[in-house]
Amino acid sequence: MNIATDTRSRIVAAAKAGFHSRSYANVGIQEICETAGIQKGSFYHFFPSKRDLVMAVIDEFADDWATGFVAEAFDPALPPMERIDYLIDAAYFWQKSIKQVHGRMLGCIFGNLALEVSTQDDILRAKLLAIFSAAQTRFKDALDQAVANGSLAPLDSERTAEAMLAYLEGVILLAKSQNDPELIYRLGPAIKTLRIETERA
Amino acid sequence: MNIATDTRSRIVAAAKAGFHSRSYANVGIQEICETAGIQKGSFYHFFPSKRDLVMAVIDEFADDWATGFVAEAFDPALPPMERIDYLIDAAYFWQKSIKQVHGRMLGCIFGNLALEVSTQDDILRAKLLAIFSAAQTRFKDALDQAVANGSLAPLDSERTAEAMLAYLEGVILLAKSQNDPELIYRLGPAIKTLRIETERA
DNA sequence: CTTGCATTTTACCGATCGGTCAACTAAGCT
DNA sequence: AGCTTAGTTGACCGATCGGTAAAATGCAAG
Repeated sequence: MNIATDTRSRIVAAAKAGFHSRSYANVGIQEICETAGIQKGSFYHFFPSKRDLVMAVIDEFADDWATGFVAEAFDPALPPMERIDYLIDAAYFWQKSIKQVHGRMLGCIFGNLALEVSTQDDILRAKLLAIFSAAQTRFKDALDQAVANGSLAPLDSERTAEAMLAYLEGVILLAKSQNDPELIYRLGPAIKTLRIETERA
Repeated sequence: MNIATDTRSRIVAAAKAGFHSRSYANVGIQEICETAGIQKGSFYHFFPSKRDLVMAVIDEFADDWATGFVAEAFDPALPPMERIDYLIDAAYFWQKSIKQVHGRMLGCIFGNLALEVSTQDDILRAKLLAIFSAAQTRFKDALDQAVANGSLAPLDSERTAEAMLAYLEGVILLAKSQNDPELIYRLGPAIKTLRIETERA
């Protein structure tokens, strides 16, 4: 790994921490540069604008998410409905560990950014939407397989998956506003009670 | 109504629109003053700080909420579970009308602010928490009454109410990130499928 | 040894940030 | 009339914002 890449990744790492723990607007380039131990001019060598930085930050978080605990949670070897339990558990433990380290529950970076920027920047909004859409697909696949193997009564898997994603984001929102990851533990499992029936023609 | 009160209320009105349509950090005092048609010094005659302004803004939104469509939705004359349907409808029509006027779905100001500020200001967080708590109580009362009149199987009404609030916030979050109030229409009714059973001793 | 390119440093830009201050106006009370 | 006080104005504060440009550095291939 060459030096250039290292500087760039230190910038992104600093921005990930900053944007997650506060917000996009509240963390300036200068602060990111200080955290990363570089000069501002060096930042603009790698990123044409702050917006391009947050794009990279979203990409990295999405990558962490897709290859980390979510990949484990949605392990095809697990029974489909257990994957959903597993995902809730993972969200709970993740937020809990963040709070232990950081003193705060930081919530879901995608939800945080979505509410902050989606009225102001359609391209960012679209990027976040794609991530939500991918998450929804994970839920849908699990639901479809559960229906297929008879462990779940038939339903509108597309919409139920969307509802489950909404519920997860809502639970994390509420937990963040209580600064208490235990709320995820208490409310999370109810995600499986959500059902949207197939529309009758 | 004297002139002073009018200036103050114009400030708050400008701030409500600004904070709702963009965010707390992205709307400056100067812009609010321009919108309200006053000078900055005049602003600081009424509010010691921007934080005090957002407090007043939250109070006014909470008031609108408590005396407006939410009061109608949770009309005790309605069958309890219908109140929940009514609230979802109200949220849908409200967001839809905002989009028609403004071109954007702005979402729930309390959810927006909660995610933006709750890691940075515990007093604001507590204020928002109190609003969520009041909303939760509305749900809980409806659930308790539905259980009492036999239209709903017994459950943990406290937690189910919390889950319903989380779901509502999550649905609005997702709808905002799609800039599409129809998502509330599609997913909202599933709120009644949420159930958290009473803990067995 | 030199040329060339990527990287980094330093200094700087205009604009805006939240907030302060003193001067001024206007209305109400005595 | 005189005094007080709420309201208002406009100029100003230091700090920070996102972003720019040019010079300096390091490194690698020819």
